[in-house]
Amino acid sequence: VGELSFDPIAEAGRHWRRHWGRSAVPAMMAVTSVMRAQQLLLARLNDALEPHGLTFARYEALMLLFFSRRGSLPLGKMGVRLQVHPTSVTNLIDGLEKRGYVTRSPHPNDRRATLATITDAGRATAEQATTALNEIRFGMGSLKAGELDTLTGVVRRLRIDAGDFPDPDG
Amino acid sequence: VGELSFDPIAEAGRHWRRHWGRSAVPAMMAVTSVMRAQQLLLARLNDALEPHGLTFARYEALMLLFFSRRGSLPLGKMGVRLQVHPTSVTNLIDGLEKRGYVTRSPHPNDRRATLATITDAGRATAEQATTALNEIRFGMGSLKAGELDTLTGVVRRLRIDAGDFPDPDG
DNA sequence: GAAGATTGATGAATCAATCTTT
DNA sequence: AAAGATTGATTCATCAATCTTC
Repeated sequence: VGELSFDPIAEAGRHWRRHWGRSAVPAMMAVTSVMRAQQLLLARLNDALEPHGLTFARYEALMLLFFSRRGSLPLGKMGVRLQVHPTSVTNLIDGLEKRGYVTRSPHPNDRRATLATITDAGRATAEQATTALNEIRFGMGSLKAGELDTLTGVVRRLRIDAGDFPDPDG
Repeated sequence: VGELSFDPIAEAGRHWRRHWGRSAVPAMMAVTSVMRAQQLLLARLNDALEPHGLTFARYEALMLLFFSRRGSLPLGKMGVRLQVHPTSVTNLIDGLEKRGYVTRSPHPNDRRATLATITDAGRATAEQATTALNEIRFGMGSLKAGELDTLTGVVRRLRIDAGDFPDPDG
């Protein structure tokens, strides 16, 4: 992937305005920005996590168990929390189990369900990986806390709007 | 993917603060927000584009040709503009070509290079797909123009910071 | 019948290796 | 040797279908 000598998003905005007027421009630029930001951030996070045998998706699943009360959760519950499909949970847990960060066990009360439990090695890796992410400021570069909160706030509006979770002020 | 009864990002923020103090919390929440926003937006955009035989990635490639001066670009140049790897450009153009939106032709001056050219059908689809995206406000829901610009602005800082393009205020 | 999880198949994205042209 | 593009292999995510248990 080569170097760019101008802002491609601003450039696209100019083209857009010329062809379709100004009304759609802010939304189009915002979407493109989010897509590009995600691409940049994911690459940085995965680079930092790779030495620990993790991808960002696996890291999120591991942290969910790390913070859970008993260190274990049913796979279905993890899917809802992470907002991914059941198949993805199976794959994520497969990856974590293969590396010894998690074990599978049958659910004591519901024999349909499977429980994922974080191991000691998983806890140690979770701590180390978090340190690694902190060292790169989660990929957010030189952005100040205020800017980060702004970002989180705007996206929160978007998520409520999508029915991601009920509006607490609603 | 089921329903959630609280904000999982805010919840994660509380756990984080308890274990690692407050310094990392804003960055962690911002990253998670961007990831979730991208997931939501991409799903909406792809739903709207699917009737037109497009994914968002293919849409971006098609619009790049749509706005290009001659309606054609070398594949390498497209990769730099879209910030994707050469293999991805090959795959994207394969998809667009299969649907008759683009044709391949040899570069007149450089026999190593391939030129992608948008067809009339491609131009018509580009217009229709853009109308479809406008109708859903590019997936940005009820966000106001000011909020969209805020989002674009913060991400712009992040992108400059990543060396995505040179800082114009340098 | 519905919930929970897994398997096998498909689509998208990157990587390494290859081939041609410069 | 380096640039431009493609092929084949790997990874990841989702989808449809299946199997067990509720």
